[in-house]
Amino acid sequence: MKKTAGREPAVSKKISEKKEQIRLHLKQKGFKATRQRDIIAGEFLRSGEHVTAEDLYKNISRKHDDIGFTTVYRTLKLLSRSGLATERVFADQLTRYEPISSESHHDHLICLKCGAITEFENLKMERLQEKIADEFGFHIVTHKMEFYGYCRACR
Amino acid sequence: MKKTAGREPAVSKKISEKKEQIRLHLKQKGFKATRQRDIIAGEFLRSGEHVTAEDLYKNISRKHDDIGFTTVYRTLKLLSRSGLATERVFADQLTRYEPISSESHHDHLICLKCGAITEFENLKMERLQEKIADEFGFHIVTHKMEFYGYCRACR
DNA sequence: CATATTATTGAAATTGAATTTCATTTTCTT
DNA sequence: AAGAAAATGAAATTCAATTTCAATAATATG
Repeated sequence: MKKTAGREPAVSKKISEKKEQIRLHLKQKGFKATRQRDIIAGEFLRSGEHVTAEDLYKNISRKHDDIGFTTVYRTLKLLSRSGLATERVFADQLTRYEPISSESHHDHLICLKCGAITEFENLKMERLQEKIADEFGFHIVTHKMEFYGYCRACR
Repeated sequence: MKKTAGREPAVSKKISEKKEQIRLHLKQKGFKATRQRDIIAGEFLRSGEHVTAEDLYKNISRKHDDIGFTTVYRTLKLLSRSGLATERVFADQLTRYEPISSESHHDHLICLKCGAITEFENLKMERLQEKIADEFGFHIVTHKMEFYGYCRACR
């Protein structure tokens, strides 16, 4: 699952850039820059997407046993409230977090066997959604669309 | 919100029919027919859709203070497991139940202001979903689609 | 640069919905 | 009507999410 431990300049650069971005964003909003938030933000960006607070806490506490669950949890909440992360809840009822990217809203394919979460976006779908909502005089603010089933590997 | 208290022969008939249907279904599956299950099933069918176990319990306990929350909860679970009801979880994280109708799967429009839940189904949407899933080699078992926003009355 | 102010931290406590336990009661079978 | 099996309901438990609070750390200010 994990890549080899060699250098990954492009990826690392991206992460440190994003990390800096987060730091600035938070600063700007009047929050304090702390060692913990730095580590948590970094690890969050590095982690696969769709991590739970618990997941992230476990990852982090391996290297940093002085960072508590509460702080990880609160930092994820903080990032979410600040518009830098998104909370999502799938069928297992756990709250998962995902860094906000510049990309537009996306939806999810969730494998019932291996649990893999694949993202997709589809313009036609967006248009159709708007059209349907219009028919009901409904103004969509956000939506949730998830497909549960079996991925290519598992079916 | 509530209709006048007059006779509603058509609706009542439907409910007692469905109630009988449920009773038979359960019987057939080897469950026992009890006074409580009768009352709960009847009230469940009568209740607006998308009730929580708590909602239903409150309704029922007004008239039947000997029926406990646990039994309401277990009956809803039982109906769900038996394919006579569906569980759904929306953004508020509460589990809601809905009687199964013969109609096909439907999706939901949820008003962020008044909380109204409107159902819809759309064939084009279903087809598009299949098409998208196919592109990923994904086999859809079930899906979830919810629009959050403002209904005609609230916007 | 010392210190006051204010936010953050982390352990532990709390919450609240969901679920389970268990002694008692009810239903169904024979 | 008696026994076996299932259902009931109050209370207990679970578990993720959230809050509390005393201690600590970061920033602002003199």
